[in-house]
Amino acid sequence: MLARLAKTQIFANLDSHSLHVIEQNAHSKQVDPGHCFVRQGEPALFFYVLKRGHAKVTQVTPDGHQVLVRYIGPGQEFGLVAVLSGYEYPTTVQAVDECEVLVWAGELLAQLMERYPLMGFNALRIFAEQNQELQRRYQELLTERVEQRLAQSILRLAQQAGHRTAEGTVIDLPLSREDLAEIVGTDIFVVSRIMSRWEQDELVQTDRKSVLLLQQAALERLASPI
Amino acid sequence: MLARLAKTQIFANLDSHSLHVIEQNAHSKQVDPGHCFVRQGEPALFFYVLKRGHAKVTQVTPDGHQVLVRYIGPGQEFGLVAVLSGYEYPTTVQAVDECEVLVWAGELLAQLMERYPLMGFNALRIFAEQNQELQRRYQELLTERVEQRLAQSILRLAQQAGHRTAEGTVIDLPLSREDLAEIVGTDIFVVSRIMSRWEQDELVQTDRKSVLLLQQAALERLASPI
DNA sequence: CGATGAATTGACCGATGTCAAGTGGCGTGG
DNA sequence: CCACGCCACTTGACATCGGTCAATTCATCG
Repeated sequence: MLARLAKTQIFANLDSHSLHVIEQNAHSKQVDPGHCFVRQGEPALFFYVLKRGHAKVTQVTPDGHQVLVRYIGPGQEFGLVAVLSGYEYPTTVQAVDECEVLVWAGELLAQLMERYPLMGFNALRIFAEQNQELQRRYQELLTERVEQRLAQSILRLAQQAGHRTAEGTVIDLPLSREDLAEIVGTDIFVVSRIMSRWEQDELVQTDRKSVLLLQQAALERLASPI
Repeated sequence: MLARLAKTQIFANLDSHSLHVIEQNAHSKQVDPGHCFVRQGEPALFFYVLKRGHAKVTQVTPDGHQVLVRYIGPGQEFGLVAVLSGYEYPTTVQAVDECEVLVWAGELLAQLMERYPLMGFNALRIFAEQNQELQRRYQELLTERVEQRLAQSILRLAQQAGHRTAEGTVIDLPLSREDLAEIVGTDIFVVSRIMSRWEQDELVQTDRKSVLLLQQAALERLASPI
């Protein structure tokens, strides 16, 4: 149990005594697919670490467009920024799997961070990484075409939530055309056309529950803008 | 002198004794327009705080596109992420004005942060803000048209580097069409067309050294996607 | 076996990227 | 002080991508 906590980003490198204290202050919670952990605009009262399953982070723009920001996997936290500095959650986080989370009250988290400065360092590292990741994607968005971005997004998902099989890498997430469209910033029709072509060319294979990358190398070629 | 340091984001809320120690460890440097403080890809050895002037942060993508990430003004830092966690600077930072910076060696910064935990907190806040800002722009990019993004970018620049005059807000930065194109992710032709139209409609007025917003309200209407 | 929602496909059009030609302003050197 | 050349910018024509809508097919679940 503690071993698992030690593998999370935010509690990395803490000694087992500290982890014990931290864990005693947490609540564990099981959540069904489709259920929302936090909703955009609600007051940020809790901080979460995902123990099991996957969640998707979405945001609705002022004009009603939905954007899929990222997927969260085991060991990753969410709600940190909001709890530390904001009043409201900036995003909605929804379970896509059967999930299990650890939950801390926001005030408690501030106390823990004061008590264990290492957590502050970890938080810094998390933010720094997220910043770089976001920056990279921002740049992609500025300079690349939909097809390239789609290839890159799928490869990224494969890297963070895929597992290798004999035929290729499988992404065990229910990625609808709509989801993909919200990731790359287009509509379902454009995504559908591109995916159809890729399926025809036997680069990928999709069903309602997963995506199978048959020719990862070819996708990488599409993703890289050379 | 110390008062100025106290107004920077990273050294905010530190007591004057700490600021004194911190300042004694810094070097001050004058830099001419066009000169680069740091270059993308070089080892991240120094951390900077801009005392006077403005600098632009750019990044070159693997395929050679240049992206203008943001402008930096007095009191803002740069190089923090790179020095703390990275090996190389991820961006190039170039003076657009006559600039003055304070410089610290990277290792020194780590020591200072250990000694003054408040700096860690400040860094967290800076990253959190940058994250939210980047996220907001990422979302814009995903869902909005070039004209909207251009309006928003100009309004943002006005907010962070503009000053009010009788005729309207003036942005005292040499914003070429190329710069604007790199900010919104398009080419100079599209920018040129839009700006020409805006000048014709007397929304803005530009020359080589500045941009004048004549009808900010109209720009805000263009920027908001309703 | 129908009903429902997701996905596909085609047609169309507007936004934007691309290229070529021309204009204007600014600095430099004669 | 003028002429030239350079560079940023403008403008037009055109090609292409991608967004929008309508019609249809497909898959899944009662």
